Amino acid sequence: MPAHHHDNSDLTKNQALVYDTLNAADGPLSAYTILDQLREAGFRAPLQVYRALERLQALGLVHRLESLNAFVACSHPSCEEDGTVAFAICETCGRVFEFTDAELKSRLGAWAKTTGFRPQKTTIEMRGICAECKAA
Amino acid sequence: MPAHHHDNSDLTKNQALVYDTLNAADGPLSAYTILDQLREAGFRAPLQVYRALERLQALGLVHRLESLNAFVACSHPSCEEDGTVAFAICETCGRVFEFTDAELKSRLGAWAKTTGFRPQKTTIEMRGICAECKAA
DNA sequence: TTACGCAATGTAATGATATTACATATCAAG
DNA sequence: CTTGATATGTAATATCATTACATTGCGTAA
Ligand SMILES: [Zn+2]
Ligand SMILES: [Zn+2]
Ligand SMILES: [Zn+2]
Ligand SMILES: [Zn+2]
Repeated sequence: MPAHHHDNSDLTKNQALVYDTLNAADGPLSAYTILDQLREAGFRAPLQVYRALERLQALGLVHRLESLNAFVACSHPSCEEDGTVAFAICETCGRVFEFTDAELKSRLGAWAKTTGFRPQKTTIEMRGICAECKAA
Repeated sequence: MPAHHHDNSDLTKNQALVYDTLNAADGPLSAYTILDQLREAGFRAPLQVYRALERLQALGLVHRLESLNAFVACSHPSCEEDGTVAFAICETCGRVFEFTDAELKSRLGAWAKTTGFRPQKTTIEMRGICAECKAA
């Protein structure tokens, strides 16, 4: 198995709890929502959540949605560390669609190259209405 | 002059004060930083800033940087309402580079079309190191 | 002119998100 | 066992944003 793949066995107790919570959810969760869902499991403070999220993001298992201040489990087994990934977020049902596009990544890379900018983390988020909600 | 162009004369007193503050800054400002800079001008509460920012964003004169929870004046005379604009944000000097790319916009539009997603607002933000800071 | 309607503004309180600081626990290497 | 690195616990605080309600300013219809 490639080194960038991880399962729950790599995670500490708190990290696994947070990861499982995000995986069980049908949409993004705020840190405080995660905290509330894990109170019975012994969580008491925001920092426990934020620390776990930090590690999970570094592993590519979880993404932060900047426009929502919320977190979502990666749709793939795990995103590459530098992977430029994009999200479509439905304002109506709250679902998140994660996708990648080589051309998208390449265009941003091209702009960076011509300007000398060295990108470290890229955020691409589309807010709108998903097909299902549009039909309804 | 096209209807989507605006100058200070279209703005109320508070809106103009906030807009001038952002234009005078050399980087993005948080709402509370703007508030502090406008206390002498009579500002007392965050809501005064947020209300002005809301209007300025609607006019395309100001952009919100989601990954910073901060605001910056548009680099152009004014961005189109639906314009898909991208930002490169230097982690070192804090400067923000605003740009557009038709192909970028087109790729996102293509994904939306094939999936039936109707985008309403798109965020593209690259965090990294600008050419000048890289050299230094 | 006066009365009304509407947009903008003022003010206080509260809610939501995130970090700092410091103490304690766990565990593997030496 | 001692040490160092990583993870965790807890409290306090910092930062960002909204809700609720009162007031003001101004154009317009009666
Ligand atoms: Zn992913
Ligand atoms: Zn939907
Ligand atoms: Zn712009
Ligand atoms: Zn720089």
